Amino acid sequence: LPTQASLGADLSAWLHFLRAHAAVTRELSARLEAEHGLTLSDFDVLVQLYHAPERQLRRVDLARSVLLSASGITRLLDGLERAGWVRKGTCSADARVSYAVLTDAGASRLEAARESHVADIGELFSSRFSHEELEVLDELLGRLPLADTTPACSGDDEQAA
Amino acid sequence: LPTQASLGADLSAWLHFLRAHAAVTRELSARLEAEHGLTLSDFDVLVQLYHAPERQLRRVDLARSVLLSASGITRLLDGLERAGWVRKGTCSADARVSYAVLTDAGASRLEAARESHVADIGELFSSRFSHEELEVLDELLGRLPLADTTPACSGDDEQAA
DNA sequence: TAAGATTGACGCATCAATCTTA
DNA sequence: TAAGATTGATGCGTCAATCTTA
Repeated sequence: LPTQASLGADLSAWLHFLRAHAAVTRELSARLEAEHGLTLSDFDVLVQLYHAPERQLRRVDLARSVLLSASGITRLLDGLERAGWVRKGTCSADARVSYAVLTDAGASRLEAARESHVADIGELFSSRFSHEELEVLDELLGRLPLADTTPACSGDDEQAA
Repeated sequence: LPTQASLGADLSAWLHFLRAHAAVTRELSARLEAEHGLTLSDFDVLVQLYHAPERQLRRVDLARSVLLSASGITRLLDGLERAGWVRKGTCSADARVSYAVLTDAGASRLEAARESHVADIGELFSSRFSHEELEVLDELLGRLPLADTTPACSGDDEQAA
């Protein structure tokens, strides 16, 4: 790396950010894939569904939440549906919207993957910081553009697809 | 997003990190692509070369520096070479190694792109933090696994490809 | 007209395998 | 044997276009 001084503070911090993401993400992704057959995005989606009311979310909202495009979420959910972790649900009040519903198998899958993945996150990410530093980091990162959770359709009903 | 409290501090900070990267990266990448026809990785590589001695680096070292695989750096440089921003160079002391050499056109290109890109980084990233906070962030992120710059081949010579 | 979802074509990066040179 | 570089096959995510329903 060139001397960070010559790059300016903005660029230096940004490049650190990019490299840190690439490095941590690569290793974390490799482990999660090898041990549980899940992508980082898969895991992220499963977490969102797990904590959602009735363990379901509109596909649109899910896409916004994990910052994927509409087509991206379709393709990701295709995989999770084929695996049986997620199934489709419909909204009785608006036939356009489709839900992603976490199945029991999916919930088990997440629970199984969670422990080791969180441990990996601890090892590769959190352990580099003290508890206070982690809070600071969390707060600082939280200022960057995040997804806005939009409320779901009011007449929430579900059917198997 | 589910209440962050239910996720635990480690996972919360990590997910913030992932989202922040996705959001900032997407917008930054779109602008850089539209205005200068460069990928974020392209820009990163050009910056490394620009600050390297003689504006050249071994392809291996470049790959480590920007955290790309060997094949990744080959493909990225293919594009930059086709565009004329980079050319190949050889090492007289070891015929296995190949250099990536920044051309004058490439240097101009970087200089042209740099101003607006750094401005974009400022707008989308740095401006969310005070000067002190940015330094803290830089330091914290710098603790995560980074690339290790390895010294280059001693008998450094260069030929046009 | 617009919102949600899907599909086709494409780009970027990876791994595994191969080739050349040390 | 190993290091550096490249190529083929593949995975994930995007945009643009399309379809259905509001």
